[in-house]
Amino acid sequence: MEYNHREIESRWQQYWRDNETYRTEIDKNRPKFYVLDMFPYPSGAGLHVGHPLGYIASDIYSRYKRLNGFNVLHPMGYDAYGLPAEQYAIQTGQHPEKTTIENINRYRSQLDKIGFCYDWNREIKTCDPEYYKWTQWAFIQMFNSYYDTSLQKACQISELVKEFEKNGTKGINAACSEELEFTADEWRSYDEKKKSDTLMNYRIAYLGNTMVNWCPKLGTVLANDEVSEGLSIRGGYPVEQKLMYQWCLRVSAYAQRLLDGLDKLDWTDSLKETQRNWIGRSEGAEMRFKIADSDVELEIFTTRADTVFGVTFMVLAPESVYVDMITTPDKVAEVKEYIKSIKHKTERERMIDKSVSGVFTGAYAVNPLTGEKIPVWVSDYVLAGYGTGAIMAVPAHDSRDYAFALHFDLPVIPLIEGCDVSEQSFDAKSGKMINSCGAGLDLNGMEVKDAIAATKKFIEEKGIGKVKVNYRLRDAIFSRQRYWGEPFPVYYKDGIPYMMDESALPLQLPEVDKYLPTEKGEPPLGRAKNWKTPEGYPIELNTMPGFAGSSAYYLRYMDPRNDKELVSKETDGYWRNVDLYIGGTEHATGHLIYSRFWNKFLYDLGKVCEDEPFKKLINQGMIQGRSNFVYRIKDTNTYVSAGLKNDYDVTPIHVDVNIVSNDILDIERFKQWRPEFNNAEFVLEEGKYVCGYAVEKMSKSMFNVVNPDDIVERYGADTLRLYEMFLGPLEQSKPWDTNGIDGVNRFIKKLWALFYKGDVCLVDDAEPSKDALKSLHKLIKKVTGDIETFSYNTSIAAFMICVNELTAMKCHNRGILSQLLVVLAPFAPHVTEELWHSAIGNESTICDAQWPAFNEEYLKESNVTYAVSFNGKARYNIEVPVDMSREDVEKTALSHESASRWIDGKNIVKIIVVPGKIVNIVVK
RNA sequence: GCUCGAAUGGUGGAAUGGUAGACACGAAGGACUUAAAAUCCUUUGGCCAUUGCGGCUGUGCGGGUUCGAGUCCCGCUUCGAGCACCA
Repeated sequence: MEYNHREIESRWQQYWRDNETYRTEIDKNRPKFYVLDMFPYPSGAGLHVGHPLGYIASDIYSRYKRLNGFNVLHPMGYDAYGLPAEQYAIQTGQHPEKTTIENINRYRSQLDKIGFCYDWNREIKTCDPEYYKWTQWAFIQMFNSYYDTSLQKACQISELVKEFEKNGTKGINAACSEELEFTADEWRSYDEKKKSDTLMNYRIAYLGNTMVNWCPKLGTVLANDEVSEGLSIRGGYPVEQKLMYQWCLRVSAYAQRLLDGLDKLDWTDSLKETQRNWIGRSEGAEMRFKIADSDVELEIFTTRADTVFGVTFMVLAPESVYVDMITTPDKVAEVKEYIKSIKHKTERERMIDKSVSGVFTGAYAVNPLTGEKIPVWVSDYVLAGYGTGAIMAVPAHDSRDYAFALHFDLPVIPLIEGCDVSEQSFDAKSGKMINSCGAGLDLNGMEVKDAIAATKKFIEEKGIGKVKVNYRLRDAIFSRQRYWGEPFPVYYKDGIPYMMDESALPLQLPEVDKYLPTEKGEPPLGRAKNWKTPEGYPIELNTMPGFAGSSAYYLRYMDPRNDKELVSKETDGYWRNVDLYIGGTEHATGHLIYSRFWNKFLYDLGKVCEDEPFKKLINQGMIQGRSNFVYRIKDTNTYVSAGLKNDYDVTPIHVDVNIVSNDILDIERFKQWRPEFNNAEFVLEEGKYVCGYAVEKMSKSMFNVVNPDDIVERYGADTLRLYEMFLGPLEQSKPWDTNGIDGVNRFIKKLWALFYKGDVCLVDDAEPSKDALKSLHKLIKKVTGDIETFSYNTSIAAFMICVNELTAMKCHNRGILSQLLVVLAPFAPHVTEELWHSAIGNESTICDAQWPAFNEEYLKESNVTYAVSFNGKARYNIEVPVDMSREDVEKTALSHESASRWIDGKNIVKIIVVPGKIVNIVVK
């Protein structure tokens, strides 16, 4: 029998399917282990060779855990809603569902060829009504909840209503959009609309007027993580700020818990750091500044309460509500003009333009400590969305305030001893305070840190302000003016939103004639016929964003066909949460925040038993493309080999990597590749055309896309799997280079040759040699250790060594070879399964085998090699029996002929004998 | 600007503070073959010696700790990632 990957792989894949080998059920007699991949968005381009990297890694781990007696949940599905399918629908008029399903089928067939051990009975698609029923259900729960800050958890909004009826807002400590105050009597006097509006201030899913990222080109709003540097991530279109009435999720209420939860997670430090940055906790104080000759009080947030004696002006964000309240009549026109000039700028323009601008409101605030009157300005360097949208400016110790003061010639008061503020501000939080005394507070001589604390204490006592923690994390905007997403289970009666009854779920996405906004500018759902409740009330026209469907999918895998609950208590209690999650780092501030928020919310409701969804998380690196180039001599159809290109004036041209092998161009295929190359001529090096190369993103336009199907067809899935893992550390980004794949392919052939020579099976039952046992157990030990740390590349090196050693020893022992197969099975499931049955003679599948334990006895060395060093410099090796005493080792080392030569030399102080631990031999 | 991570042969990459470069690719030479493919063997960081044994040097740069540093500490350089007018 020759190794025939095509025949073996298709036969075993069929066998696993027919026998449902990887079907998973709850089994309380075995410990559970949940291994999850970030499910893919099925794009039209299909999988390239980079996509399966993480899937292969998780598959290896799943199979390893299974062999170790764990009941492993390892599911797969599709994140099926998304903008590309909709953009394609707009262009072609095809229903996005159609293209999405086609893409899913393509993905599935590609995935199947790689031999994954997914339990496909649990497959989910986010666009499936049976799935999104639970996305809608969760939204209703969020609408019906508020966040109690004292209890630090979500509670029923009905409880809050009861409290309002009894005591009004007195004693309420709830996360809200703005602080409200009303009595029970006032509450009772509110009409339905006013009550609804008031509750929106508290609901976890709420309708709010918020500044949103509006992308005119995409015709929709976007969440913060969908925007980067003022451009949409999808498409790269400009994004502007716009005040819109939108559904939002009160993620900010969970900021502290999202931050604290990170400490318990086994994630990489860099990813945790990214989330910490995104949450952006900063401790400071809120202080109130009275406006002179007015009842208005400005509330500001600062982390430098200690600098209050250096405040020389105040600044409001252009969008701040204070602006209209305090601008003096003579300044109104000027202020309006300024705000207009800011508003017409896009977010991106505002970011790029770092020049200082602003306008004086005419109003003065009173410094609560000095009683001094200070001017209030408006400038776009203050952001409306952070803190209170107003600041106290301390030009001496804040570079932005300094630039503003310089531009408008405002005074600068230094507050730290010895600092020089003639050229720039002194931003460091260290040094001794000066010029800081008044109203009973004396900070002079204190260290900055102590001064901050003292000021905070003082303002709280005097009622001027309070200690406050601010977060950068904003609420998630949850409406999209799009067709291809989950419809909201919301209808409107007299302009008031109501949730549909849970029994009416799922609310199915309606058909529309076109996937564009209506003429009135409504979202595409405005085109749906009869988009009304049975009672005739209009239904919400927005749809949910992409992250809605991916925020709780890991829970649904546990119980995917349950039509009563998202996940049953019993099932959730068994599978609990994801033990190992593998995916890309691009979801660090999106999906991985939203999922944690969503899970914590469900946890508060008692629907799930774990507070965090993903215990351990590994970010696989990106696989980049490796492009090849040919060099055309200018104005000719002649191509010059890479080594000679400097002798000519050349233009590099991307060439399809599939007609290049080891950077040598297949000239015939190149000529056929495109008509314009038919008559190409070449300047060769030693008879070959050598291409240049570069590492770039893998994309069609670079002609560097490698399709896993082609690799599987040519080398087999086992080779693909091994090679992807052999490429380098899992978490590192690296370019795909098909050149090295022959190495692992050779390894599989060598493995095969241990079992078969032609049609003769070589496996025997002769007594295994000590060396063979040692080789095997060395391997088991290495691989067992490596799998836990995902060092798969070094494991594969160990397999190669072991197979080479066994080949050299001519070891064909059944016991040794069968254990070798079990250890290799997670990496190369097909070939090991085949040999397990045909050559070893097992009836059951290798998936049910037991992971072998290594035996230290076999690993013991009879001799040990020591490196002997003089003055720390290794000079030679000696080999001595493993149990030789230290004295004898020293004696042997010193009696070595080159040792005596060196000792007879000069300046020898010490000899160090190194078997891995340190032994010093001091020569007197 | 702040935070985190990285830098080792022609290439991908190995090295609990202990003989740097495992394993693989590529390259060179050889065996088998009419030939090619496949397979196998040898060499392969650099420099010097190669009729010796071998010697010197070497992990981005500069210091330090240590008997001993790719690894630990301090200071840089370059590259990558995240955050960024967040008060």
